[in-house]
Amino acid sequence: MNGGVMSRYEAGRIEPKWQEAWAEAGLFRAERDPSRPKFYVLEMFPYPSGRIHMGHVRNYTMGDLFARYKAAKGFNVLHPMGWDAFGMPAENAAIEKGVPPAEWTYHNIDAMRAQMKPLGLSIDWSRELATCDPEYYGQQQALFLDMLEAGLVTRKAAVVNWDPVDMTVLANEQVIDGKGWRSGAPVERRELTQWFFRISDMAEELLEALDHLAHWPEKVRIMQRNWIGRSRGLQFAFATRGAPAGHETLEVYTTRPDTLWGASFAAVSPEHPLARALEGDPEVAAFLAECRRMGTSEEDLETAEKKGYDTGIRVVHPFDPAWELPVYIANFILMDYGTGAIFGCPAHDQRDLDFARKYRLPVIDVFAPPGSEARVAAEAYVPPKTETVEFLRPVAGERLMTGEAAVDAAIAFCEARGIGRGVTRFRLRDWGLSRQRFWGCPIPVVHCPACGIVPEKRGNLPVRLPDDATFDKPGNPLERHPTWATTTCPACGGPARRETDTMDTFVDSSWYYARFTAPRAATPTVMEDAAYWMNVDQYIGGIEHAILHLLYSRFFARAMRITGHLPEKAIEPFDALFTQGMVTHETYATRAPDGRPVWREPSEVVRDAEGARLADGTPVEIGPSTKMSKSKKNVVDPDDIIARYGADTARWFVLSDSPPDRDVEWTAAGAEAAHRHLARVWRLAHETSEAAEAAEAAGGDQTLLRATHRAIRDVTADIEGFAFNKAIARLYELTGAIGKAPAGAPARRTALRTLAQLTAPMTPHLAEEVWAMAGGAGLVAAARWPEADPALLVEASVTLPVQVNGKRRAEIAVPAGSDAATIEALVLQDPAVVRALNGAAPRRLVVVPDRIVNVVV
RNA sequence: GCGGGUGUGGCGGAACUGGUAGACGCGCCGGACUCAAAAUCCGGUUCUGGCGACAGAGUGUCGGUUCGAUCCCGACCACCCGUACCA
Repeated sequence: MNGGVMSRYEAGRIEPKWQEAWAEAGLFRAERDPSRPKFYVLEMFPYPSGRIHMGHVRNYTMGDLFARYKAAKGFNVLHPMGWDAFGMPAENAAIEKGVPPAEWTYHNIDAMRAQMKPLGLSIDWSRELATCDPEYYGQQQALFLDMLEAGLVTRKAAVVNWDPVDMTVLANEQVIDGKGWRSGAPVERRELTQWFFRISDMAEELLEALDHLAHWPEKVRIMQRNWIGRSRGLQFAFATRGAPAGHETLEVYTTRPDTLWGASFAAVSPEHPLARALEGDPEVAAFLAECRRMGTSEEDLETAEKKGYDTGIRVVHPFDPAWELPVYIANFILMDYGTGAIFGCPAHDQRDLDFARKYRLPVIDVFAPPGSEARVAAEAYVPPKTETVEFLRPVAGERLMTGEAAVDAAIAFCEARGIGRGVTRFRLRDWGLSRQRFWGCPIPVVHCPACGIVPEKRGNLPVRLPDDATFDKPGNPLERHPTWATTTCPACGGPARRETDTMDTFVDSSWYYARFTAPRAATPTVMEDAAYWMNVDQYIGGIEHAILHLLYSRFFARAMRITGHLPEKAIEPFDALFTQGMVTHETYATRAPDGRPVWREPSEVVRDAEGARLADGTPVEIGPSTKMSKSKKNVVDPDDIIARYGADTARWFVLSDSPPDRDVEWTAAGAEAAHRHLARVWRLAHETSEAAEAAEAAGGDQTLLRATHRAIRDVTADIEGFAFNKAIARLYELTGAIGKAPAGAPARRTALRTLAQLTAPMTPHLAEEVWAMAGGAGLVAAARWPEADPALLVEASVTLPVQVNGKRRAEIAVPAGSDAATIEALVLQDPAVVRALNGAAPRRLVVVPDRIVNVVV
């Protein structure tokens, strides 16, 4: 260094300096100010696993870009950060390493905050919260009690995975091939009484409101719509023959009553009361036991081999008293959907057909493609309900009908004859929130032998987790804690026991966005703050949360409106949603002597044109680029990247290489290139700041000015449209234009200041440096966003491609706005066109002014 | 299994949602500067054939609609996300 004056781009010096300047100016502190329009930017908060990864860098860089852009546009921006801090990994750490979950979690939070701060994010850290703070979960308990009082909570039975050796409930993730992940014992399905949020009562509203979420991705709305799954169908009772007392009828629900003539069997879920009533039979008991060994997930149920047990019971077909159908217990019938019992129509349902083939049941065609002689054989005929088909055995209506019309006709026909009634049902089930785990928000109720279930007194909140739980045995530490559950009944004062279940961690993340508007309040929210800051104007996170987290949040916002914690306008808490892609990396492996892959970290691998090797020359196999994960070691530590290149390079790279909603592959070459570009920008600003004032070139000045204003227009549009990769392409062009322009130093400095403004949301530290070198006043982070001058954007002439038979053969330059006749005349003189026509007249001439010409010969 | 998505040069991607396929970046090739190297700068780069003007092919596969299709329609293939106790 010569006398401390930098002569090259040194991110390590620049970045801390500007972060300090921003902090000193208090730029990111959000204060309620009704005189200014607000903008609330939120990224899905992280789970404090211990280290941030590139996926976090990408997520928070995108949010930061938007927050800084909106601030420059004059908005009062709220951009907070917190920690989704409850969950299983902390308990696993306690079991494996003996560290208390709270200690592990807060240590991780400290580490991740320390990694995040050097990124220079425009976050209001004064609002930071963690869901495991008693200050947070105590308010969550208050919300729960309000919801209980408002009738939004209920108790009922639910099926869980039970590990019979560890005597504990397992998450789906903890079940590997049907066995407990620690005990290795075959897992059983078991019913427990659990707490539920009554989200299914709101199914209709949650469905309808999706239509108004104009700034949500269509795919997310479709996924939610399908998940809620409204269906119109017929519910009716079969009369049974040979069933136990109390089961004289069997209630079924079907969305295809128009296929009733194709019925060949009835089936009930293994959890259905009728199945239970038969359990005295050893064969039934054995079959049910087999069913209980299946997983609880829908995927397990649907992909498992379809099996049934013929109960010997018969039901009478509702249209024909002489026609009896066998009743099976079948492993693929869900107790949670409909009535837990169905009738099977093999011809028009693939599952039913597989089942019918297996148990040699008849296959009766009800409809077929119009005019077709084809009948169902290997595959069921299941056309969309909107398609017209020919009914061979209609329940009611015409021969040619759509499925929809046939269903309506069949329902009307059945209702008129007293066979059941048309009902609307939803696939959406109530939200079971009970977890038999320690590291979660305690459910604030008490079980009293005299009074039953009693809500805890508000004054006793928060019901805190104990800090002396033990993790040496499997099961819920709260349940076996010597004193924690022992309490007195809030109603009668007698001895009682606390609820030892804690809440699903999805509860924690269903209202944190509201808490950020008043994170230290003694109530869950403060109405003035919520009214000002809500809704979240831009929410950003992964597509993996498209259904559960977002649906639960939509439910919670409604519940908080009902219980007086949010204003009416906040029932849809996220005005705009953006789902970003993952950060992936190639995987590297060497081979162990037994041939198994040994995963290698990117930092161990030397990459060249030939392939990849370890430092000692061992050849390395290059695998496909996948989501960065610890198990495959294909992770790049943000700390290393920041230490080597600086935060701006990391930010620039994760924004530049792929569209934000797609996966981006991290490559060392890409990071290198990003850094080279930033160094070039710095150099350009440095050289220009030292250039002589006298250098003038009037024509070059104007060209550069026009290029600058095109960049303002394009970058602004690209940011608004979440096309950050395109915005960056335009910024590369502007940088190139400044570098090459035969323009004077003042004009170049003007262009550089605009470049600084346009890059400030992406590379905020470098932007400050460039801004300062180019003579900008104050901080660029506090400067207003530039506006493009329309007069500098108009183009005098356009180049029209000329196609012959749809293939480009020539181009002509014409004044912008030329009419079709003018263009036509020019085109017919073009040598390429003359050659193609070969003296003949064109068969057709398509002229789209300012766009294209197509000559058809 | 079911629901949703993605697929374009050697690579990441762009194309105003029917109008010049390949912007911008990486990589590669050539050149300048240098004793040399690094850094930097300039030029080229979809593939095939041709010295060349040019011709042909080309957006996962197969088929269709259109003056014109990466874009619309039908059938399929591969991969990714979710599937209610991973977060």
